[in-house]
Amino acid sequence: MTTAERIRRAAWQLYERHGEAGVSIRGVAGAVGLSAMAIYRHFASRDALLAALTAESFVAWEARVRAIRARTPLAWIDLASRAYLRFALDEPRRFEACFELPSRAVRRFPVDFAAGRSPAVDAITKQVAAAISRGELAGADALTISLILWSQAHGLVRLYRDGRFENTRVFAQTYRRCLRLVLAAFETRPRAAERNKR
Amino acid sequence: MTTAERIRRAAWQLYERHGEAGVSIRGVAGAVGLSAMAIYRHFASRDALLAALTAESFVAWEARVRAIRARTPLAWIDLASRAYLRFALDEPRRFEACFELPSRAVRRFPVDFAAGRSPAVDAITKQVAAAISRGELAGADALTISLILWSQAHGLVRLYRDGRFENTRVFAQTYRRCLRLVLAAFETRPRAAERNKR
DNA sequence: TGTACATCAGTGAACGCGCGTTCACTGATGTAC
DNA sequence: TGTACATCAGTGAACGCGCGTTCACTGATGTAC
Repeated sequence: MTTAERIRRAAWQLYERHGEAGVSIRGVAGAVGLSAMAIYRHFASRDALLAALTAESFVAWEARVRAIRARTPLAWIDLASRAYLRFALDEPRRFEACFELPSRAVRRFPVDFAAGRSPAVDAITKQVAAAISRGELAGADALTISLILWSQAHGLVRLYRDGRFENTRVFAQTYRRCLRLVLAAFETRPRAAERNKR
Repeated sequence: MTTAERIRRAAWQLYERHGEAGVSIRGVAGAVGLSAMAIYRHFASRDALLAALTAESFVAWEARVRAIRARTPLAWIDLASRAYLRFALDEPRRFEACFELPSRAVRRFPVDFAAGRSPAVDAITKQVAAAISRGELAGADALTISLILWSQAHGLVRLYRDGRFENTRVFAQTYRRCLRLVLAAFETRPRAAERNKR
């Protein structure tokens, strides 16, 4: 294991335990068993070190998305929304590093996403587009539906992380119910919940 | 103006300009023209001072909600979603103090909201319930629909604040379109966007 | 094979900074008898 | 009316802390001729 990698791991452990403020040059150096100055041999600055943690975390998130296997686009979308929930609950710090740390290389709506510059969002949009062309989703363009699903999921997770749900169980149930309802809103074959309306 | 009020105002100005980290006891004291220790005469700690700023900000948000006037529940809900957007864009620091600062007195889903302990959420839920009993909304209970609308709005604003939209104009348009679509999902008389499906 | 030089990981001390909070105090004002 | 006492806003120095980063350096290893 290279020194740079040992530094990244130690930094990540500090981040896991104490969040961004817990990652100090001195703290990381101490954990690795080096002097503070040795860190600068491998990372230009504290910010560069944090950026490395964010990059690592994106890899973890994208791996989860790549691992999704489903028979139909709609089933894939359902699994993706669960993957987001699982990521937020199983690896909250990874989630945070991906979606909450101020990052320099943020992809912007709509241009970057339309151009497919975000692997995860691009994968979702492609599946939504496939569902649309199969006649299973309708009511808006693929990018808009993706954004609605993503921001719905994101909003719920943020509320959860800010302590606005009684407990994790209630949150997970509510999350799944809400995402089902929102996805159902764009399905052409209405589900039970939708049929109740008429 | 009492000294406590002058302290709150100075603290708020620092917060506006530099965010939470910019509110230091020394900084506030300097701005008011007092010694650092004088602050402790009026606020028990830095946290207590920040809590006062959060409370102030909630008053601002709740005033916006109280000011909404509409003929029908659906129109009211539409205006409320715009009010949230306007609040986030016009007074981003107030928005942040309400919805992003770690707060001690957070209301939790579902118990606190069902019990009406959050004036703003309670107002929305009441309008949703009214629309349901008029037969204009359906598909889920009032609290769930409120939560979906709120978390949709919240998620979009967070993405915007994290720099994930090209610019404010694009964001505001997208926000309005998304909230319309989600609300339409629960409307019993489908709008144009919904009718496109069939 | 030997030598001169470059490279590179790592060190240790120090700079200059800002932080929240404690402690012991001053001095003006109000109040009870 | 005078006096003793309590209250209260505010002060100034200090404690003890941690931070990112600069500077000048050491000592081992690799490499070209």
